[in-house]
Amino acid sequence: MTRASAGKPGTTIEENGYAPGSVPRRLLSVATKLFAKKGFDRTSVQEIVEAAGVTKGAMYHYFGSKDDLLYEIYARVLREQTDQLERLMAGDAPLAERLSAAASDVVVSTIANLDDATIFMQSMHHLSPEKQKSVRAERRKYHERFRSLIEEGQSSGEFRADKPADLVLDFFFGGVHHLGSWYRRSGSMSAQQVGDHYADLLLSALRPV
Amino acid sequence: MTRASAGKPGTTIEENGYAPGSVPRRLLSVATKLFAKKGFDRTSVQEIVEAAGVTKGAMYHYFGSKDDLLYEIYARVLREQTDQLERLMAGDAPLAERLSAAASDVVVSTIANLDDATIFMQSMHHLSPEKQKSVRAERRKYHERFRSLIEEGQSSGEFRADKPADLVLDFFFGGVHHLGSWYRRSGSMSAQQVGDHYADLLLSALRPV
Amino acid sequence: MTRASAGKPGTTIEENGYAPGSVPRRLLSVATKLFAKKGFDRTSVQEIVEAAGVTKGAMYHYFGSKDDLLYEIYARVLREQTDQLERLMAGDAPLAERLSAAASDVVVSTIANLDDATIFMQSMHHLSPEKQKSVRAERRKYHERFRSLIEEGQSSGEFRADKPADLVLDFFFGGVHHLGSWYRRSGSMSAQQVGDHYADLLLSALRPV
Amino acid sequence: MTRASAGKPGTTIEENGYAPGSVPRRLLSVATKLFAKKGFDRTSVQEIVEAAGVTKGAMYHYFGSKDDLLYEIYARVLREQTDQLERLMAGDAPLAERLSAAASDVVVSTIANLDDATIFMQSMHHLSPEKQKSVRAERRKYHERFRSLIEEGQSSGEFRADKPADLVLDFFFGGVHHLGSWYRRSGSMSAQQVGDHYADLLLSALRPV
DNA sequence: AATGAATGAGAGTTCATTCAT
DNA sequence: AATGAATGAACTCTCATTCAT
Repeated sequence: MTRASAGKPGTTIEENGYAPGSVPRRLLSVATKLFAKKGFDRTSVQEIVEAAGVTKGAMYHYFGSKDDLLYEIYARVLREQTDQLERLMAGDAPLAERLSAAASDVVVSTIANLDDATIFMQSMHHLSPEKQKSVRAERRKYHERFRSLIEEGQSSGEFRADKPADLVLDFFFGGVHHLGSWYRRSGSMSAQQVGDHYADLLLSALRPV
Repeated sequence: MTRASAGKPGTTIEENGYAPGSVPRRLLSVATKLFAKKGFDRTSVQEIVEAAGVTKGAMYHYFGSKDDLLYEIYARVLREQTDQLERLMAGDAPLAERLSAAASDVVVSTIANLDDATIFMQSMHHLSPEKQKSVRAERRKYHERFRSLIEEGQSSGEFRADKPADLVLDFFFGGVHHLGSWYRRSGSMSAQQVGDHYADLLLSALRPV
Repeated sequence: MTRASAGKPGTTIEENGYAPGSVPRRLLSVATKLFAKKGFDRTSVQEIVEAAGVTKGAMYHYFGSKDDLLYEIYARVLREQTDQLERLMAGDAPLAERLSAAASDVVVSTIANLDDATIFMQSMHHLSPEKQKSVRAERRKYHERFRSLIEEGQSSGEFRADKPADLVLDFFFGGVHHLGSWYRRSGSMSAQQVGDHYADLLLSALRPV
Repeated sequence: MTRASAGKPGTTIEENGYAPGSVPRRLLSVATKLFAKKGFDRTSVQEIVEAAGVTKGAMYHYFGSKDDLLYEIYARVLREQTDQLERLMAGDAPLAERLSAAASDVVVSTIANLDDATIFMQSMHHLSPEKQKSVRAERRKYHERFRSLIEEGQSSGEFRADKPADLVLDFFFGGVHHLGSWYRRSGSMSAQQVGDHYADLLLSALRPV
């Protein structure tokens, strides 16, 4: 073994710092499902630990509080979204194509993690003020990266410039966050189809008149 | 009846059935504010009655439960939205104008009642299943009325028909529901300006290519 | 009824604000016994309410917290001690007699309320910082009133002046607070006998050499 | 043996059986501080081990339980006090001098170990009944040794005999135990000065009238 | 119409201790 | 000698609701 993991040999460490199938991972996973389904306040710690098959003590060994559990869910979502956007923006395809790909991708990944998206919108107030601040800051950075794409097109004349980029983006993200309210996996449209439609709607809105 | 009596002097009973300034009205009003600010579960009955300057007994005299209070808030919002849409659709202006007016209006009235909108999105869980069903049914009727406007234009060729009307509408309403997350009254845009932009975005999305 | 009680007629209000035999009085009474016997931390709210024959909810209806219950016990003790000292100091008997009476009295009343005395010494840290401050301030006033008697005698030459009055007093009060550790009602000495001995010990200590 | 080895170089095992600086010694030392400052119940095992820089497992390796830690603290105090009293009584100085030296010494050593004294008074409850019994028995032996000095003087007529020796002693020890409530190292009196005053107060109380 | 004392179930959290390693 | 994950019982406190008045 050269340098793989500093901890116990044989332990694979995932991105979020917890081994797959481990107790904290199971807790995060069931908590995500339950928070999305019933809301944070209506989900008791008792329910979470029962669903994860552990005891309360075990949960409090890994997470300082119920709020902490929620924060970890937020942290993972933010990390993944930011990484993905970074990746898509970096290409050298034409601007409209990069924006379209980013828009389509955010829809597809939102649908792939609808529980996370549901929690994201509904549970901000349950985080402590400091954590809210940190989440909002990360979120703003994401928004601004996206906006810079639009502004680039507005400057070059490729996109219409008579609408504030922020307003267009907030409109678009509203649509994305709303997906949880209507999209059903079992419905007639695939996530990719919805993504393509949404990306097209965003670009229509930016098409010069 | 030509016009809803908005503040007609001498009227003691308002649309929602409670005299203005009366105990139940005060309760509904403070409950709306508190639910929007702290969430339904985080707001205790004690806080509500204290803010309204009455006692618990008084509250339970008028409302069967805390959930009831929430339901009344939903009921009023739904009633008002439906009435307003009905009024706007009824005109004989050209289709695009009527749709644009409806779109713009829903934005303006959402901004005028941001607390209601916030509660609407976040608190469905807390209603009893039957009440949820009733709210959803009313909501669906609203959505369908709006959709019929779009489909009319798609049939006539005035709007592009290669995008499902439902998808376009859900996209649009996502934007509307998201207003509470970013719109600030103290910002640089008036509610009417935002409404006009949003209506324009909707119509851009429907413009034939 | 001319002016007796502003509340419900027929209700007798005691010094501490609660009717005798009422729920809050019963709670205070059993809490005093239990805190003295087992210590504050080792006494659970559950035990208190069971011993008082009420439910937890009832307790939290009257007292904001377990700490509050403790504070009320302190408040009563302080009030009674101060009142009693005031009464004894006011007389016009010779100084030594007044001091002796006060010393003897504090012993007798400490023995009469041994539980209160036990709690007093052991449970200060369980009060909130602000309440600790308030208790200490009241206590200091008591101490100072007592000290002024001694200093008066030291100035006049009636008592020896080569020992700090504070030190003598702290020594004496140490003995008083220690009563709970050894005095048994069933023993051979009455409270009055102990009080007389203690007063005599204090005066011996002050007798000029 | 002429004198206890206080810091004799080359000695690795101290009186209480643990090498200085060793893990168990560090644990006893921080536990003493914490118990005195916050009380036994308010101090968690977690805090103790963190302050000592070890883990829980290490603590449970050396001490059977949290209570054990407390008992060891008691045991050391008792051993030292008893040894010291034995030493002082053994001399051939006149009775009054020996009593005075013992009284003064107990004050000085109490002040030197105020944390121990604080714990001693407040934490008896927390020992198991058997350990309480053992502590009390040891304590009684100490008290009786002290009392024998007084009774010796009462028999010989050197001390007044009209006050029970027990009562005088309990009065005195009350003063000693109370030291923690008022004595401040930074104050104007040295420990030795307070010891001399207290010894004098005790002897004044025993002086024949 | 309105009070407020009382209920009872359940919430989140803490903690001393154990045990496989 | 030492680790740290896991337990399970107990803890304080909250709250929507009821009911006699």
